[in-house]
Amino acid sequence: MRLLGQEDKETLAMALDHSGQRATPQRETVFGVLLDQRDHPTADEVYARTKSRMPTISMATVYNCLETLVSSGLVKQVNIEREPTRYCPNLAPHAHFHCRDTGRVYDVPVPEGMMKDLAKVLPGEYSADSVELVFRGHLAKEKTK
Amino acid sequence: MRLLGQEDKETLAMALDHSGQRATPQRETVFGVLLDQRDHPTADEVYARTKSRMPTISMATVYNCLETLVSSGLVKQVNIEREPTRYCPNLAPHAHFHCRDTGRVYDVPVPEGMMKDLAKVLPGEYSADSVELVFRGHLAKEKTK
DNA sequence: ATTTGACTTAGAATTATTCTAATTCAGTAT
DNA sequence: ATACTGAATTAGAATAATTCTAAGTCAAAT
Ligand SMILES: [Mn+2]
Ligand SMILES: [Mn+2]
Ligand SMILES: [Zn+2]
Ligand SMILES: [Zn+2]
Repeated sequence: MRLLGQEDKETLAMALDHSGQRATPQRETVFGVLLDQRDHPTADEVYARTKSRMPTISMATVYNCLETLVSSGLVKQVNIEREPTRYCPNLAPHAHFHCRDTGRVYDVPVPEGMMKDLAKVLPGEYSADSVELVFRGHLAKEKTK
Repeated sequence: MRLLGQEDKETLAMALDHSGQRATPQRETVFGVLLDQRDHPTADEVYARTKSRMPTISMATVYNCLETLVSSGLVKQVNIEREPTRYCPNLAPHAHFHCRDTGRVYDVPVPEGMMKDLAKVLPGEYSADSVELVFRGHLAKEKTK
């Protein structure tokens, strides 16, 4: 467990302020949880991890904080097939890989500009502001843990 | 409303048989509903449309039929952001466009082989058996109905 | 110090989907 | 033809992630 660094705290404060919201201990802790372990946790998992750092936090607050972070643009929601929503603090354009064996979700870096280029397949009348690319399959040798 | 053509019925029977399941009036009707109006309906919508052709069908059966069709490979599920699952009988590799204004989902044809090529961004240890590409944004002039 | 509105919280409500258990049905065996 | 068997259908209950509600807490601003 590592607390939010000064830099991350700045980023958070800026982004929250920019979207008219306040920095709070709960929001900082939840954000720290996401930055600390980038395995695309669900709200439940975020709750468990946050609770170990801030035992009084509630599930409702975790949902509220996650929503706040998403609306401020610092965190992205990742939805995979009806499963509980996962949360990803990786702001770089990237794809996701969903392992059918373990259910884990991995970030997949993509070449600079590729995500944007994908939108070129769209006919003229469509204008996309987000592009989502998800692979599903298996890992050769599963990362243990 | 148009009933299942002989050709579609064959396709259905083959695919069901291949996955060890039977062709039934309910399954044929649900499949027909999907083929008839390719707007990625939700289970609720499929239920309403099917009910008008077969008033005695139940919601449970619609879910069962949809699951059967998916498991037989004739229909794909399309999940967009926590919304109810949608169903798509378009078997060609294609992308989806989700309109933020109307919530409607459109098929987007992609160049031959492109979906497969996307998997080339994956590091060696990943092996993908499915690739999903979803755009989100707006349509210049919304298709009226 | 008071006020104000944002934030947090526990628990209730919602809702798409899945499950359960009881029929109905179609095909096969007798 | 009749009986048997497992698959398919059905109504309704159960589930579970998320959202909502309403009451309390808190911190900045007056
Ligand atoms: Mn795996
Ligand atoms: Mn639109
Ligand atoms: Zn990610
Ligand atoms: Zn489609």
